[in-house]
Amino acid sequence: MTYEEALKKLKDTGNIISMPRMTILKYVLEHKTHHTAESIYETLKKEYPSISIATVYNTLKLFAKIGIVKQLMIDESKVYYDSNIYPHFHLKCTVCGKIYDVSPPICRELEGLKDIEGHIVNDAHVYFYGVCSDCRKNMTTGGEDT
Amino acid sequence: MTYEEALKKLKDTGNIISMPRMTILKYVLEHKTHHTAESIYETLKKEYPSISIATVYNTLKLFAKIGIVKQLMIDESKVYYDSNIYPHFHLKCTVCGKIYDVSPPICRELEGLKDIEGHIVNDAHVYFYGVCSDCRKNMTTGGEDT
DNA sequence: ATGGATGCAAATCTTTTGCACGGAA
DNA sequence: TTCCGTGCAAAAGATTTGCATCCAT
Repeated sequence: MTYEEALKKLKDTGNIISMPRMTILKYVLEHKTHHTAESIYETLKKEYPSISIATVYNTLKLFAKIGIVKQLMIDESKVYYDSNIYPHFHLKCTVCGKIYDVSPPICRELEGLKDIEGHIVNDAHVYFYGVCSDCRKNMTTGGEDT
Repeated sequence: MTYEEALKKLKDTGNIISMPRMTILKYVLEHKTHHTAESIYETLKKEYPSISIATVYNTLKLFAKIGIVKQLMIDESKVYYDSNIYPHFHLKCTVCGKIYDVSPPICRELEGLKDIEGHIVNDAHVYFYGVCSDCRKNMTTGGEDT
């Protein structure tokens, strides 16, 4: 989604275009990784010292509600936000903690599921847990010299 | 998993078999739905007034670590625990909030995924969000009489 | 006997909310 | 002008932790 499309969506859903909203929107669209409200707050504070953590939380929640970003519940203790709304899934490395975008072929099948056992499906969240290619490499290297 | 198998797993992983652990284990194995630490605590307190909420949290976390139960991060604010470790997924109704077990055919394919784009996959969590068959029915009924 | 587990309370962490003020439509 | 949004601080909720005591091995 582009900045302009997102602004339009904000307007169309009856929301005001404010300075914090523009700033947060611009930031997440230009940094398509996985952010927490806290990390966004810490980054933006440098150029926008008056911004409030509460506004960041509320804004991200609003963005999620109107479909500008997606919430990731991949971590048991905090919510991550992803501005990449193109269908893809996530893998969290249980060694280093990094979150990766992944798009296995099965992705498309899941996206197509609209009904399961009589329930309407509107959204599917898929989270993989394992060992990322980097950590995998290090494990191998570590085991060699004994 | 049976009670006996779970006890064996506790022993094999070097953990003590204590009263709270036996009580919580028995409870979750006999009630294969989706519990929070809080809900288990509230229930068990009646027959076991001295049990502590901290113990419930710690015990469930231990059970999850050794594979006796699975953590569900289907809700953005709290963790649910599931003692049904047989491969299946979950659907949360965004109308009534209920969590359902579902087993679409795609389930098996996902369980078989061991490698994605070079990353090792050890576990896959799939959460569906939508409208359950009950709420779906009520919506239809509600719309008819106008 | 002895080290890990429990129970309590306090602490921590994430997220939300109340309220007076300020800014967008 | 008129709400809605913001910023601050305080509150709320979930989960963890410190510590003295207790209990399983």
